Amino acid sequence: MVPLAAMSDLPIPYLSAAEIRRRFVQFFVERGHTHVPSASLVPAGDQTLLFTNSGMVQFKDVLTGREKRSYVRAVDYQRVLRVAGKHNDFEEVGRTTRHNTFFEMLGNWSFGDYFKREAIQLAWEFLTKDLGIPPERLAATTYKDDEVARAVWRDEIGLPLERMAVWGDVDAGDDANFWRMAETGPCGPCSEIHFDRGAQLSEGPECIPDHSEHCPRWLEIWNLVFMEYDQRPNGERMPLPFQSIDTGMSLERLASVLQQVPSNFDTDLFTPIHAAMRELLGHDPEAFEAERFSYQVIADHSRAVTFLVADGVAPSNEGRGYVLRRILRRAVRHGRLLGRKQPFMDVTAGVVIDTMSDAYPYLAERRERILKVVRQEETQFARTLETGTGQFEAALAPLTTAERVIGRRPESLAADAPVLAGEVAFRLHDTYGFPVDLTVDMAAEYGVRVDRDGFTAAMAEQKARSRKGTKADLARNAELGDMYQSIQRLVGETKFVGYDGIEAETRVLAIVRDGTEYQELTGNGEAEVVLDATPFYAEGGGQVGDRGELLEAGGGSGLFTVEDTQMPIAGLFVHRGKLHGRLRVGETVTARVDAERRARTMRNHTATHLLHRALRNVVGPEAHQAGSLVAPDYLRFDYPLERALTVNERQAIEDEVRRVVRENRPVTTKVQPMADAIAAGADAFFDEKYGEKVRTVRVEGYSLELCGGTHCSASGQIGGFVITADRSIGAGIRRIEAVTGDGADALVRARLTLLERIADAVGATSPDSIPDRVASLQEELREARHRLRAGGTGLPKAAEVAAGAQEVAPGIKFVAYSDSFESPEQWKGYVRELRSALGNGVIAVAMDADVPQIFITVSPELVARGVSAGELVKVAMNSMDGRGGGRPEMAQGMGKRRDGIGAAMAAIADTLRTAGT
RNA sequence: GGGGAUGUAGCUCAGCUGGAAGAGCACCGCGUUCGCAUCGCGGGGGUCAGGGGUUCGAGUCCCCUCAUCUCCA
Repeated sequence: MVPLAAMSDLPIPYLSAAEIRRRFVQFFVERGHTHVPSASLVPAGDQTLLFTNSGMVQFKDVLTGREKRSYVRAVDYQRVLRVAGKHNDFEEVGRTTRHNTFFEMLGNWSFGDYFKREAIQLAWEFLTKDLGIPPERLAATTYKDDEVARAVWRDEIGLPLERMAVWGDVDAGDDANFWRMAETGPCGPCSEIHFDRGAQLSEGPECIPDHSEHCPRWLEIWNLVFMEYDQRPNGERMPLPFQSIDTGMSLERLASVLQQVPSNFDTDLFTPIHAAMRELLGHDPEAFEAERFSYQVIADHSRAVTFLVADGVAPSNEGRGYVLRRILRRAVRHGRLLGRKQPFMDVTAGVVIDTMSDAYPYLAERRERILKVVRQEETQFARTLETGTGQFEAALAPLTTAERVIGRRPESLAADAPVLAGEVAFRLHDTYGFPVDLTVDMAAEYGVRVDRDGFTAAMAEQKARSRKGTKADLARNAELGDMYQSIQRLVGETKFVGYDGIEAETRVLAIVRDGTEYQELTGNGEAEVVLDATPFYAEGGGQVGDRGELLEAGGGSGLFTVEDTQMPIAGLFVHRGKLHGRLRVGETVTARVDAERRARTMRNHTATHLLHRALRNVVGPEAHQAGSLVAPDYLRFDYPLERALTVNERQAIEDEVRRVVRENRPVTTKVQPMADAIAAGADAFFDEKYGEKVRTVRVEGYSLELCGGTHCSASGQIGGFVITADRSIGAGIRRIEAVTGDGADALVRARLTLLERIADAVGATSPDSIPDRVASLQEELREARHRLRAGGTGLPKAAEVAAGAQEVAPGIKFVAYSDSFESPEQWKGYVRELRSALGNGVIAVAMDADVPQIFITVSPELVARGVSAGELVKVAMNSMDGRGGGRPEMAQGMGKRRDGIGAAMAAIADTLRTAGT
């Protein structure tokens, strides 16, 4: 080893992060690599992955050989997000200095081109020559038996043995230095390059790169993966048909080395964010150091939030949106710890946009939207905290009456302080989203301790409950995934022949039922079928999967009803549905798509493209596609917009689409290189894979989009187009729904019929006169209600009726009254009037209608003497053949015999008479 | 995917153990005032999220659906 004194004499030239990024790309481009743009944090076409968490995500299919690109060498800086995983518990971010949720991965790639030797040499050259890092401060690791890589380091680079380490033994369960994409598939050993930050930082006598990643002396900066094996399901590792290089180097770490600062958080990628925050808080550098943890959390999370929103993720309570929400809220929480109660995330997000826009121009383009979403979510969280505070205070009330002492810390509480139950703290967190640490802090200010253990226990219970609900599903999905993988390995890609026709003679390649493959299957029931070639479109690009039939070869009798077509893994079409008959692997069948359904779907798909174009023409280019559904009966189109469409805009969009339909423009498709498609002006909104061939759909002279779906051959086939809804589906995202063709016709007809029925019902002579007619009816109704309320209903004065009460027993006055009241309201209202007019006594009022009812009240004095309205109703119901009940003061009953009212009243009087004596 | 909470007037919310739907703000009218603010009086506005059920009777109890909030996966 070079002695420490000598080491600090070896200068490292300072480079800004932007410069490092630029030099990295340039270095590899000069050496024959194609610069590939950073892919979205939301992986395209991969449901198994929440976020792009490594550089290889966008090259997955290239590495397995499924996808071919025009280049065999690539270089990129890939934005990645890691919110979970072995090194990165989200809650720990900011506490340690080497990990971030969001970071940039510098990578160079070889797909079947150069391998270990060149990869190592290129890396070494870049680090030592181009960046000027002294070779004496670098060390390398290799996999246990990778003698090839070890020899390159030792003999060609000339690395001294004491700065080489050998780790990993995948078969013994130690997968260090061995990289796998998944349980099966491409894999291989790696070689890591570590930077020596100085012997004075060493935690032990061992001066080798630290496997555990804890020793502050060694910092892993670059991982070179040599992909050379194919891991088979049976445990065998076979050589791959071609070998690849996949390297990853954290820009943040490299910057910390070149800027000679103690951690990622001290590089120029973070310091501007710290500075902005310090300014908001009025902190000097000392205060910053004291609060470093919170500052780091805020800076890290501001970056993650900014990029996530820029990539189209919206805060929500599930999936990706939920992760975004948690990240943002954790940052806000740390802002409050620093004493910042007002919103601040839009400021820090603004700084991120400013500092990163050179490398990621789309950040600047989406600036307004990013800041708006951040602001909105921050105020939403403020609301959550507010309702949570109310709940918190209610929970605290029974525990203490102590005055609040602002700033009292949980540590300084007396041993006998009252304790808030863990379940209560959990309920605040679970139901009202009130963070526990906030509960703990606030409780401390009131002199109350929180039972943290109880909280943790309740949380564990909730986790167990959740897992139980999903475990089976997840396990099943994983199993199915493996099964489809192995089927595909055997049968290869399904040939899709559905663009040109809807029927094909083809061969059955696999049959699956309940996750098991069969050579032959007989009888009725659910099953899945894989074909050699298929005219069935598999769900994708928003378009639903085709339905149809599999028939005996030559179009004979039906064997299998296809209810849905899916592509569970890229390139494998799976026909799901019901078997009726016998199906054998190897057998030839006729596959016939439901033509009518396909035609409807095609109309909706082409219409979706027209809608997209028209929407952007009318509203502006920012209203681009953010998701869509193309089904046979309707289409759905999501787009970002902060407001509802005006009536005029909506009509203008409809008009434009209908005009293009009438113009009957030809619709053509073309498979061409991505670059050509972009050059031709194709709208590419998703992070499409920058692969060689893409399919474009052109509506002549109107729109051009990347799309794999099935389309009409001319816009006129769409027939009709009606927008049925434009509504909000979340913060800043709206959804248009529309129908086309016969669906539009049916809608128009249904609406017209409805209008006629309404006209009929309200007595209007034509649909045109409905508004006038309804207005006059409402006026009549208003007047009628008025009259009703004003009285004048022909009922005798309550006081007079009350005056005629008979004293059926000593001290028991009884009023019986029967009438055909206009409404239940009038009936009950009259009872109320009688009650106040009579005072002490019993009142029975009958509603003399087809369904007769009786209402009885007994004054409290008589209730005390044992008279019960409930009992009286039961007596009355005997005469009316009905049922009833209630409380002693008040009861009602409903009968069947209208003519029994008189007898019922008499029976009540009798009962009172006997009761009173 | 699994829990918890909420859904009552345009807005913010009351509505106890089932017994004729309320308040404040906002809105309209009249009055007070030189005018404004204020205040007083009057008025309009509710499928009590939707659908089933229990009950003589449901905003209130039970079940289902939907939406929003929230936690977990």
